[in-house]
Amino acid sequence: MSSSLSIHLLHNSLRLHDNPPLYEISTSAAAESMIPLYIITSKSPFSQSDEVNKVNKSRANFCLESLEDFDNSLKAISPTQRLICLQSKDYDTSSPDPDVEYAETLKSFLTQFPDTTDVTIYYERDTSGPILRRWRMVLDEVVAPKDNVSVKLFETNNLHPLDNYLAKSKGNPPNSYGSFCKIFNSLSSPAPCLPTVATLPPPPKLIKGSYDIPKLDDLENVDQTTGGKGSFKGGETEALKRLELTVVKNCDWAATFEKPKTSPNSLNPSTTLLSPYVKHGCISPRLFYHKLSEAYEKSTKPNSSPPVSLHGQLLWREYNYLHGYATPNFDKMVGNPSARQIQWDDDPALLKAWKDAETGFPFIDAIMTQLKETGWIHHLARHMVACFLTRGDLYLSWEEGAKVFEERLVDADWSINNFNWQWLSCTAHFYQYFRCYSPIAFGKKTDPNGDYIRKWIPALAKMPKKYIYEPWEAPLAVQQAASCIVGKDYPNRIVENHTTTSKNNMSRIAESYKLHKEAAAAAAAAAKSKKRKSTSD
DNA sequence: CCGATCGTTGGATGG
DNA sequence: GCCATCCAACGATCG
Repeated sequence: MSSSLSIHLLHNSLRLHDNPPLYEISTSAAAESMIPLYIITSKSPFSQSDEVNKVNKSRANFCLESLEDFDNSLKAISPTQRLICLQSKDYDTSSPDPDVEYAETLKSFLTQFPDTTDVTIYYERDTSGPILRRWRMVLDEVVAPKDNVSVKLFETNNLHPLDNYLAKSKGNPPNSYGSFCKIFNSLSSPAPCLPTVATLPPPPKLIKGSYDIPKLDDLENVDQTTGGKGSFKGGETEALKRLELTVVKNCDWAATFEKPKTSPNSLNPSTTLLSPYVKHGCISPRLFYHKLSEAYEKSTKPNSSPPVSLHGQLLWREYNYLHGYATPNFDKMVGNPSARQIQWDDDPALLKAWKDAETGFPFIDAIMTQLKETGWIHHLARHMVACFLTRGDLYLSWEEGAKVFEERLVDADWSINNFNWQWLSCTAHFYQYFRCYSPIAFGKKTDPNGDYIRKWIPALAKMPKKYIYEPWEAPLAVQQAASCIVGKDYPNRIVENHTTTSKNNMSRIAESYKLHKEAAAAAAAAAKSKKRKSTSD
């Protein structure tokens, strides 16, 4: 008996709203001979949270924790068992090359269906470096060698296919956000969202539970705070709740949102907190975009605009993805044509102090503590600690900082993370290195009392307002009264003097820029002479 | 070629 | 508290 096989290869959470591959596969699954298989791969603690696992497992007849399990269970698969949920760990260090292993596993999986005449892989493309690499491995190792395997690719992880932007800019991504916005505005509105996938194949008998498809009108208020560990619930249901709360029900707030007016150190985050859900595919960026448009329409207040508006935030995402897609070695300095080559210091002890929230600068340490404990910090807080690690104070490589964020941020997104580290370190896109964040002054603007510091660093809770950002300035008697002796209850500064250090670092950046300019000029001259030579030949 | 201008979100100071 | 102004070690773009 011959049949066709459809595979939904998914690297994120399985969402039901605006999910083109799932929509297409589920609407075409009527064909008797078709065996739809949903294969989920996901590395993040966030999307492997209990919530997501629960939802995904309820839709699967197999939920495998590793590629080894997957392999071992192949023999158990039969055409009547229709849904498969595979959760693999992208950063499984025990495998020499998880991407090769992944492709090999998929290939051997297909051999279990020798009678299939056609295999179609449905895939929502993600251009993030590591995910793109894995996908290319699948194309090379699984799709290309087989005549009966084809691909249905959906470019819906972004508002438009990234190549559509590039086509408008002669193949090179625009190097300012403003130029990118012009390109975006010259395109038609992002494609409308697809209907919710409400009819999945029936659950196999061996699985308990039912398909819990979230409905917008079921929603209740959700806690917006990130008060502690585990306060992010994974999954699409939670994402839709947050969208409903922050955008649909609160359209005036959404329509007048201005990012710079939000605070890096308010105790209750002043942004939507939807980034983890966008990143993990729990919510479609197109759904987010169009819901925002509706909120703008509905609100009677004057709407804010890019770059500061909420639409503007989604456009920043597009812009960052575009650079991540078009730039070789985007996550590195060496071999990255848009990155200034800077001789960063290498000091593991300083890096560790930054990572472990032991720099002796309360604002830095509070931010790094919030990151460690909740997985989320405000965008401007990211600026603050990124500047401090790189050009501002420690003069360590932005690549090291990016790795820590990648590991710890619940919304860590390869394109956005690397773009921002390059920006903050004055490596690319932003070059005004004389604009430097002060670990003492910056936080005071929005939190003069230091409540944010008191919350995340209990040792400093009783430090008087006057010294909360620079406790080393407090006289010993004051430190004693606050039960916080600097050097004993709270670390000494790892940078003696921010002002002189940052000034010195500026001259180091200037030196690197000078070398860059000379190298660029030499390269241009060489290219010119080569061209002259070739035309004269 | 030059100068003006602008670039998501700096700091210090003074009104 | 809010705003304007200056500071000033930048670079891409545009007229």
